[in-house]
Amino acid sequence: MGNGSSPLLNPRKLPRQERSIATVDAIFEATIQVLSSDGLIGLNTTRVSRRAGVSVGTLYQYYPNKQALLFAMLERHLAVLAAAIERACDENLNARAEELAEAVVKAYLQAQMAQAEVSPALYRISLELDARALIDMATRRSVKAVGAALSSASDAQFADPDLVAQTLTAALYGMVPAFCHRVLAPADGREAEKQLIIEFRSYLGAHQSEVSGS
Amino acid sequence: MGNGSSPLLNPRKLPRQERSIATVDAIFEATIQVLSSDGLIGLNTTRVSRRAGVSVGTLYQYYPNKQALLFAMLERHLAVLAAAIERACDENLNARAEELAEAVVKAYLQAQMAQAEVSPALYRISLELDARALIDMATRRSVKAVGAALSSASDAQFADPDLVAQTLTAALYGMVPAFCHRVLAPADGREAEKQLIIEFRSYLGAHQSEVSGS
Amino acid sequence: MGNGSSPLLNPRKLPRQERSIATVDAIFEATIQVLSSDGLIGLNTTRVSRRAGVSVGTLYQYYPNKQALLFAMLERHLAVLAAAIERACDENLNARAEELAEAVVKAYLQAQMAQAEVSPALYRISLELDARALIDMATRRSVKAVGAALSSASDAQFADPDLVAQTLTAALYGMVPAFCHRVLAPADGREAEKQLIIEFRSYLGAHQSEVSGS
Amino acid sequence: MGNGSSPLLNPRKLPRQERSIATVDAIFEATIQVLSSDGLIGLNTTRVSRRAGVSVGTLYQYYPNKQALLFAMLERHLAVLAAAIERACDENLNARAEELAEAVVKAYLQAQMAQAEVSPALYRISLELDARALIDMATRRSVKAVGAALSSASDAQFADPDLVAQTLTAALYGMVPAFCHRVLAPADGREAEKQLIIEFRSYLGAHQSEVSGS
DNA sequence: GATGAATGAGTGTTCATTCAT
DNA sequence: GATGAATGAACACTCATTCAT
Repeated sequence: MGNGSSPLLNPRKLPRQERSIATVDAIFEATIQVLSSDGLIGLNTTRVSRRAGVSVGTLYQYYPNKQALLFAMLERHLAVLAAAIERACDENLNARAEELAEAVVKAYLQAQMAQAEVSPALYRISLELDARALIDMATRRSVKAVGAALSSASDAQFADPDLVAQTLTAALYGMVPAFCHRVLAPADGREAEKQLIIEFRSYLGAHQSEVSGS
Repeated sequence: MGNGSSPLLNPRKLPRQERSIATVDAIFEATIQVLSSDGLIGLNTTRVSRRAGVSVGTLYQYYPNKQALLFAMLERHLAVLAAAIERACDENLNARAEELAEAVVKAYLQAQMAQAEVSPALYRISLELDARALIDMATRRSVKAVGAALSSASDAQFADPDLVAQTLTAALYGMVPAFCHRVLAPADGREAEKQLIIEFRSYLGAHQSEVSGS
Repeated sequence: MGNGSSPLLNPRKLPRQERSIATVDAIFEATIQVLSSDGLIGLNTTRVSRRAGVSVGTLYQYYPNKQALLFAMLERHLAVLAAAIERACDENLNARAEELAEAVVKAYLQAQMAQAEVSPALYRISLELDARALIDMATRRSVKAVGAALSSASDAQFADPDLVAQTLTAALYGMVPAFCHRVLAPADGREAEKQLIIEFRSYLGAHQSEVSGS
Repeated sequence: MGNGSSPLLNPRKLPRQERSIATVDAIFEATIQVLSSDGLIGLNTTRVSRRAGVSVGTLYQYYPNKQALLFAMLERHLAVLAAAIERACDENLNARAEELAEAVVKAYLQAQMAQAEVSPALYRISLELDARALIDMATRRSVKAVGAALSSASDAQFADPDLVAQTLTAALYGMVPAFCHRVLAPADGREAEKQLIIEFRSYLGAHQSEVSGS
């Protein structure tokens, strides 16, 4: 639990040939490149396959259609985000609520920034496609991890840790679009992190009741 | 003849103008309908014009191209949101910070819910098109209004009201996509509002310094 | 004969109202302007009527369709050219063949240059539409005039003046396209005229047999 | 493997290449057919592709747009004309000026007649599109060849062979439109050739100064 | 398995023409 | 007569997907 056993990251069907692996990787990488250089609108199967150095036919051998290709991108992106949050939570079990808040925010923003080139495009995909199932899975993982960490907090107790975890997760995931929409300029990244941490800490403060013997 | 007759009041032109207005309205309404029933991908000029009960050519007489049509949608949506926030701020000048937080959150969510059908699609538009200018305008309006209201708060003083206003606005505008992503199920609307208000209040609390003579 | 009684220049059906005349003129002028500023491809009835300051409907009251409008343009252009040649011939009845050649070439090129802005576009029209009848009429007028002048030449006699006239006319009318195609650069205009005169003179020389008692 | 295998000789690719070549040829041929049966106005990509027995998409795989397709037609046409003139000049180096005139006229008219079906349409293209570069290239080739041949003429010397070559080329290329305009009826073809030769010969005669030792 | 030529339904957009006012 | 809103057929062009080689 919480160790990232999503089917997405768990390669159940390992491509048997090395060539296959190389091909899939090339396509994957090419998709990201095309996505960040041409955007979602400029992405088409021909362009991706050309950039990957394979033929369209080959692309279709690994992904049944364009949608599947995009789903795979989103899937991996969400898995990375969820894993980052989970790791932050795991490392802060039994820590103080304030520390947890900070760690989670930092982990999330860092993961997001690492994929800054593509995340707007991926966000677009998630609106375009019916990606509810994918997102549900990722957020459920995050909510669960955050909830568990909150429950274990050394200095506080929460009446409804899951509700709090859900709100925090929503606020967190909501920040990406804020960046995409440029409500927050990318230059403000540092400041945004600080403010987001304050937001989380004070929100947690409003919910927690001190642990007596602390 | 003989009267000043601004072209707008010229009685001979009225029937045509009325027709034009009716047509524009029909197209506008049709676009919203198509947007919420078929999504952004399923929206095409043929479909919109058919739903509006006019010919494609007519659509193009009022909107030079598809993009302009979508821009107009987004523009109106953002204007409604910004206006709602401004009104809430105006009505809470000199109020207590907590009341302001609550009023702004409620106003925003209410405006958003009123257009719930289309707003996901509109957010997609804002990513697809280069709508930065439009969004900048709307958020600047909101940030300004919130900043002014914070500065006038009867019970508190903020070191940097604009920074706080910016963060709150970002968090607010960011919530919509969170809803779109269904991180928060729509059924949780009531609860989401409550939590968001708590978040805002406590965040403001973390930033304010008591007004001495309070 | 030879005095320009083509139906084109002869206004058999005079518009009765002054307003009508003004409107027709405005449309005509607007068409020329649009033709030279936007080219034949950029010409459409809306643009012409707007430039003429009337509505499309009005345009269609005077010209049953776009083709008719363009025909009218070509018609007038050809009539002007034919008239210029006819005048040159009339003024050189009984002159020497060399003088005639020079006068005709100069008259033609001058008329052409005066309408240089539109003539490429008009030339295009003549290729686009089935303008054979129009062109036949204009060239027949020219051939006739040139033939008559040649027959009256004071210093020479031609075995087949009509054949010579026809060849010269063809060469003359053929020069326009040469200009349009930029086989001859417009800067060479002066030189082109000189060479064309030489061509005509020597061609006439090759055909004529000296009049004995001259 | 193991062999140098330029991609052009790769036997596995040959069938595909043959298919491509056949397709391009079919499109080319279809374009000419449509051009001569429906004219430039009646030519559209659907019609061409249907006549070629391929889909529109295929057409666009070989020509990026309609304009490129038409350019290709014009290019080939002009290349054929220029080549015909060059050959005539090459074969008449050191010949007498009169013979050269005759050979060039005959070569040009023959090449033109061979493509009589399309040449009017192609001339339209050259006016519609900005084909100056294409035409410049073709005429420069012709002017150069004619100029060289004139300079080598066994019986005459020209003060400015290039100017003469340019004028002749312009007159030559200008004749086609004259045919298009039907100033010269096609039935007169034979007679036109005769007259044109006379024209050229006498024009050359007017420019040449006898070679002393002739 | 790999290739890439071929497909064709679908989309945005234009514009000559009509006709109710 | 004048107006200009409305029409809709027509066109250029795209791209996900297939399949013969």
